[in-house]
Amino acid sequence: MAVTKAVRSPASRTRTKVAAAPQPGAVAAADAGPLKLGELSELLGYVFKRAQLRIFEDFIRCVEPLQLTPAQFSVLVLLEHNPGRNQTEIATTLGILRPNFVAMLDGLESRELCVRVRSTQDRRSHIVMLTDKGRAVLARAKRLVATKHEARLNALLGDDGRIAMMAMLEKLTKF
Amino acid sequence: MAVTKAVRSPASRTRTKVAAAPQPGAVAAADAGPLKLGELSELLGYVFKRAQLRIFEDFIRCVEPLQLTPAQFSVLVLLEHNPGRNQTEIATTLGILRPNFVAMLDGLESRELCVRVRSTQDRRSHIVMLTDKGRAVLARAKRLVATKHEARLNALLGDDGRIAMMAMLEKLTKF
DNA sequence: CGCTATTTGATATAACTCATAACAATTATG
DNA sequence: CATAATTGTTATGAGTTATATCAAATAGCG
Repeated sequence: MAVTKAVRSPASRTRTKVAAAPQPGAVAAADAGPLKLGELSELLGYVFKRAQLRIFEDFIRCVEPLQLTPAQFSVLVLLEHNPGRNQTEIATTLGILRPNFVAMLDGLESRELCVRVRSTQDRRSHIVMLTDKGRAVLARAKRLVATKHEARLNALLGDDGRIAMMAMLEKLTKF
Repeated sequence: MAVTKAVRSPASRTRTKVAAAPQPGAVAAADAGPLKLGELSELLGYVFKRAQLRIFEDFIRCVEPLQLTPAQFSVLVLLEHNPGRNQTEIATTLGILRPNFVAMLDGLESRELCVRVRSTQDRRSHIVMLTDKGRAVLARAKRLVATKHEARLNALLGDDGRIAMMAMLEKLTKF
């Protein structure tokens, strides 16, 4: 759907040299003004994607002092709630493929937010656990998310709106 | 937020060799069962992203006989509603950066769905126009989207649900 | 027990998306 | 006219997502 970040106004260059007696076979350019989205503006997926990018953008901005991406944040949250789990379990729960999770964990571990420890029960697995620093950063991140990011979304949608939204999102996720 | 495609159940390997007298400093692995999402399940952005991926997945499947990605579809729709516009205008309206739009147009043009024509008014610009084939493919795509993809979403959300959803998405997009 | 199959973390790699810099041709502007 | 800006393009880099493969370790079974 080609939905990326901003939709800055389309260059709208000032055109003066209009209508110079259109030659046969000439290709006339359209004049200024914003373009029409057509059926895109009613396509749920299109509008949905735009909104999603906007939400993540805001998340990143709100958590910016802690330098955590949404993905990294989700890993830390999962580690906090699931002590003693290994890489594969954490990764697949978040929909991350195991090979891709390696570099991601490397990043978090090099920042001392978590550690890998070989399991004594299954020496293949690495148990991933939060460090104290990781726990502290996560606590601060959660506060930022709650007071800045989620607060803004709540203000936009209203309490009942948010509830309705979450209910619909659940339906969309499980079909 | 680490939200990718599926969330296939996390490997849940059968563990038998449990509790072998936990040594001092031993690292015990947690037992089976699905992991807890913690505050992720209430994080709008997390649930939102999952739903978004699901929607695009369905879009691609519905339009699969025509081999059109959401991004390509959005370009064709825009071309239909905005004849005489150049590459930059089309691209930026969709939030696509001009350099990235080149390869994308190459793809569509090589499939003869659209053509670039030098503007007679500004010989720097390429006017992008749908071909007859492009118009035909787009028409078929729109029918598939309406009767399969959007129909399914409507059935899930209900007519009023869909309206409420679109209204909230608009709010989210413009803050 | 011993052999095979499976699992785990890891590496390499490919495709795709997203972003920036720079360039030639062309046009706008002072 | 000289300089600046715009257009399409190329090159390139970062980031994400996906697959195949590997060594180490474990499971399963005759």
